[in-house]
Amino acid sequence: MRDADEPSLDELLMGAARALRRRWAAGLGPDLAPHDARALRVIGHHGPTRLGVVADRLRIAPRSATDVVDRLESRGLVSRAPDPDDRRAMTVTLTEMGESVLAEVDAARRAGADDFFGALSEHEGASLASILTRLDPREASTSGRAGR
Amino acid sequence: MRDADEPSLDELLMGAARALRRRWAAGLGPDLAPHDARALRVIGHHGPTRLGVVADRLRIAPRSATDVVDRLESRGLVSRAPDPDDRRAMTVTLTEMGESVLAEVDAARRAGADDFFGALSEHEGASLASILTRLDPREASTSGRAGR
DNA sequence: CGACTGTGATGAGGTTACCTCACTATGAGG
DNA sequence: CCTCATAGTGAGGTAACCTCATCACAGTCG
Repeated sequence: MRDADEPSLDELLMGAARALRRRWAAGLGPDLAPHDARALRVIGHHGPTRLGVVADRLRIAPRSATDVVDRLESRGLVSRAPDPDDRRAMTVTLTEMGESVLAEVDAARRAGADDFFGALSEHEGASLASILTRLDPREASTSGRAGR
Repeated sequence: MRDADEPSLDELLMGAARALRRRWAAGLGPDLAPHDARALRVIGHHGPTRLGVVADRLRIAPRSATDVVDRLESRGLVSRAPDPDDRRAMTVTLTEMGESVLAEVDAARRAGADDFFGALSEHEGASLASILTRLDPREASTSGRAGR
């Protein structure tokens, strides 16, 4: 009985994540794919970013990061520059337009999140944060065992 | 760098969902794409399912559902049958092999979820469930308002 | 009862976001 | 200087989507 009314935790978690993701996608506008927005976020948050780092953060092959950055660059959102520390490497930085777009995206994201989490009391929000923090070990982020 | 900065709720939620998704993908085996597993779940839990319903549940165009079912059928996991109620419609049903694969997938999924949520106390689990339930409006469940 | 409009599935063809492999240029060590 | 590892990219391939057109059937109306 409880199954119908009370799905399991995993379904709840995925459902909530999906709803949130959809909200963001709706707020992105038609010109920016979700993945591009993510790349923009990575770059903007990280400062001058190497292509390889972009690939790593986006969980895609290094070669694919080139394409993503190409697209962003052709739209004037980012620009490439040689890495001063390593002449083979390229760094990517947000242009002014890129910064403004990122600000927009972040604002929409935050607004969506506020709306989404708005139903919760402050106490519930804190609870949720602490529980989720425990769930996601942050797994040394970049390089946990790359199984696959 | 531990949890130096405190990520926002939305990042925590997405991070947890991503970690869980990755865990499932790892448990799926090499022969079954995550999306195929989802389709299998939809069909298995719904009984004889129309192609259009599959498309709707998978959030893809009706035409694409045909391809997904084609692939599943060619692997012997599902079979098509005419819908008795409507002669233009086809229903999809799991074969025995499909059922067994689904059982495997579900078991792995459950095991992964248990492992994932295992860090939580019973109280925390209940808290999380109640909070997430409040977050996900369930959006008229199966069909209602086609957001988008 | 026969034409008209809507719906379910599919054939054909196109797009996109990935991938692997090969190659060049640079860094690091002997 | 020579060798090997590493950062990015060109070339080419694949898989999962999509839209448009087509066919069979359902439901409705004159």
